[in-house]
This record gives sequence, C-alpha cells and structure tokens, in this order.
Amino acid sequence: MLDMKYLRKNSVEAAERLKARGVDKAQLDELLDLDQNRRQTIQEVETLKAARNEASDKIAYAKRNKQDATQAITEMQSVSAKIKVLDKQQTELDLKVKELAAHLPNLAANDVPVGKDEESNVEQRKWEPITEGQPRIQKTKPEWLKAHYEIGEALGILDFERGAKVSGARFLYYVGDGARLERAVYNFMLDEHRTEGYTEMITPIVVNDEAMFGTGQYPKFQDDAYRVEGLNQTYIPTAEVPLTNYYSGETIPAEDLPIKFTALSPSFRKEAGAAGKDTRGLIRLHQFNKVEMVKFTKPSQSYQELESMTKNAENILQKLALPYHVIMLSTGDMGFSAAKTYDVEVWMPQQEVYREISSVSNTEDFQARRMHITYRDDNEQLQLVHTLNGSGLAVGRTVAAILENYQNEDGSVTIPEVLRPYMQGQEKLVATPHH
RNA sequence: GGAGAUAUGGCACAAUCUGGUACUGCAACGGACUCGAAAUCCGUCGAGCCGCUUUUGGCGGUGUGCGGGUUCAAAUCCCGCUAUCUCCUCCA
Repeated sequence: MLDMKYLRKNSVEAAERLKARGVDKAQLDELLDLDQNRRQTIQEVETLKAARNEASDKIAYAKRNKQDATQAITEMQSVSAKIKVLDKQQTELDLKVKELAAHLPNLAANDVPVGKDEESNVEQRKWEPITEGQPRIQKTKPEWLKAHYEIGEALGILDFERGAKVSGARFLYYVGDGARLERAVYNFMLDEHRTEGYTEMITPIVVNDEAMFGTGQYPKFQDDAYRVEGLNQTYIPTAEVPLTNYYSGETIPAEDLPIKFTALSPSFRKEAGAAGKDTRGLIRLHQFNKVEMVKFTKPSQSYQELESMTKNAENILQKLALPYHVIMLSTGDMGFSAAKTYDVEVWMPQQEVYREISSVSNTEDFQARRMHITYRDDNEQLQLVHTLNGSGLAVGRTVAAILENYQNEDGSVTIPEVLRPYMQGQEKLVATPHH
C-alpha cells in the first residue's frame, strides 16, 4: 500500500512514478478524487458528532438531576439520523479508497531502470566456477547433453507421469535418489542460511486472506492462488507470506532489527496464464519446494540488507558451483510489492539459457503499511519497518540445474561436493531399479 | 465435533444484572526531597488509527476482541463472528 499523504501532496510526481509501473494516470486521479470526497464527508460528520457528544453530556446531566430533557432528546434524534447517513457514506468511501489503493503497485526505487518489460532488465554480474572439473559455460554444446527431465526420467528419479495420474499436470513424484537429492539440497540451503544469521522457521502453509493481503498477493492476484474451498484460507504461493506476516500488527523493539527468517515450504501456484509454457520438467509446477529468506529492517539499512540477501542467494550457487548471473529488474518486470528486485538466474546448459532461480526484493514500507509492522525510532516515534524477501533458492529448479550441469556422457550425474555429506557420501546418481 | 466460561490501557482488575464522564492498583514519565539512589510525597498517563491545524504543538473524531443492530446515548441490551481457557469426544 502506498502512503496516501504522499500521493495527495506529490500527485504529479506520483503519477509519473506510477506510470513507470504501468499504472494509468486516470487511476490515480480517481483515487485522489475519492480521497478528497472522503475527507470532506469526515469533516461534516465529525462536526455533527462533536455536537452530539456535547448534547449527550447535557442530557445525562439533566437526567441525573431528575430534570426534563425531552426537548434536547428530540433535537438530537434528527442529528443522529444525519450522522447515520453520513457514517454510511463515509464507510462506503473508505472501502472504495482502500480498494483502489490496494490495487496500486509499489513505486520503484530511483536506480531501477525504467522499461515496460524484461527487455529493460540490466545484468549486474556473472559468475562461473574456476576450479577444474566443475560446471562451466561451454562455447559449444556437446550433442549428448540432455534436458534435466530427460535425465531424471532416465535415472528413474523424477516421475511426471504418475504425478499427472494421481494429481494433475504440473505435479510430480521425486523417487529414490531424486527425493534424497531434493532433501539434500534444501537441508544444505537451510544450514547455510542459519550460519548467515537467519532464524529457521516452519510455518503454516495455509494462511488467511488478511495475510495474503498483507504481503500484496490479494486482492489483485487471487486467480493464481489455491484457495481452500469454503474457508477464507489459501495454500501459500511462497513462505514469504507466513514469514512476513509473522509480525503483522506488531511493534518490533528497535534493538531487535534487523530480523532475519528462513524457511523451507511447499509453494502452490495455479500458474494462470502460463498455459503451454514450460510444460516439461521441474521449471513450472503447481507445487514446488522453496527455501525463503525474509528480513525486517529499519528504513536506513534496507538497501544494504537487499545486497547482502542477494549475496546469500548467490552463495548457494557458488558453493554448488553452478554458473549464474544477477540482473536488476526494470520497472515493468518487477512484482507488485517490490521497490527494487534482483533476479538470480542459473545457467541451464541444455537450453543454453539463464533461468530464474531466485528473486530478491526490497518492498520498503509497502508491505509493512498493509500489515502495520512498526518500530520506535530514536525519538520514540512509530515508524514502519522495511521488509525484504528472497528465494534462497527455489529447490526444484536447483535440482534441475544440478542434473543438467553435472550430467556425464554415460548418463550418470555427479553429486556436487557440498551435497555429499547430505547424501551419506554418495558421489554419483546412476540408474538403479527400485520397484 | 459437543458443552461451558472468558475477552476492558504496557500489566492486573472494576463498572455489565439496572444504558448516561470506563474505577483502582502496578508499571512508565515529569517534579519535590537527596551528594546520589531507594523509600516517600505531588503531578501526568488510552496505545493505535482518522480529520483539521498557525505543526518539537493544538483541537476534534474514533477507540472496552471483531462486525452489525436498537437508542438522544452502548463496556452495558440484541444478533453474528473470531480467539483463548476448562471438560467431553476424536486424532499423528
């Protein structure tokens, strides 16, 4: 949610910055009109209420002294009727203002490139391993190179067919070493983040509508969410929702900031509008595991924390020796709540493209305003905290990247060294019958 | 899932039957006393949100778990909801 006072006082600048996020000026104008209307109504009704309060005191006083108050009561009847009408008007205007404001995306930070889509994203840095024998970006692709889902099916560790049979398209079973590899990957990630100072959490994976509103998924993006039928609850699309809402409505002691959380959770997405896209493999599923990072910070430190959170995501890929690059998203490509976002994209050698594996955002006070998360500054004044979130990383996509980058010509897959302790010392994935 | 109870400031509680300025204590803050502190005494103390404003502040509105209703007026009466506790039932 944007600050109404800012929008009121800086409407020209706000219109410009919203335009960069794809919002038409008419939308802002409509909101400001309603806001103006609302404040006028408030002034009217409050004048009447002040009068009523005063009269009410007099009536009470008269009654206590056994005096007649019939006349005052009669007068107040009409005043109260007017108040009722105006109150209703105000409630309606409140709702409309809130509704419109809730649909406005966050404003982008100053250094974010302006553009209408991913074409305007800007690469920040590239990384690939230097050690001999580790995955490198090859100038020429060997012809035996397979896609991760081909490897997974050949090794018998990913079963998409039975996933579709039992659940539906875009669901799968991990089988045997596949399940163990997935588990190794997320245990490794959680251990790394814990070392970096994140508090590990296991969260609810069903949340209420208020929580979905707080982080900005609702009301605008309900179509992509798995709702629990008959209840105002939703299967989380990311652990960002329960992690960030942990402090909703609370004032955090300033000395506790910054606070850092991490959690593994399944993530559920309908992928509405992605029909026919990335239909094969681990890239786009209705349910996938993700290790998430969330931070609560003072405003002055949020951008430095954004950099370090991005480094925390990169660290995982570096330790796994997977090639990647980092891009800064343009105003047109960023998510609804973000003020600035870095995407980390891992190299997928079979398709020869970088694939998003992490998205790290600073939402500034956008989510905190929706959730009312505050702290007291040095002058004891309540201020909104800044919230950040990032994947650290998408687990399924990491498994996909490992399979493709670590595959050998004989069809086996070498297990990255850092994962071997999590796989009882196993060094390779080879085809093994298990049933 | 069934039955009962509870929800009031940072904390603990009163007022609810019988509608009329939300009591008191603790904590906190300011001051006095003191070399300083404790104790004591005096004073202040509804957080948040909203509106207006001449903006280190002032005025008003809202605010007794949440949402409605009745009334000139609701902590209080009526309806709905949520959470917590106790008992029963069920369960990994």
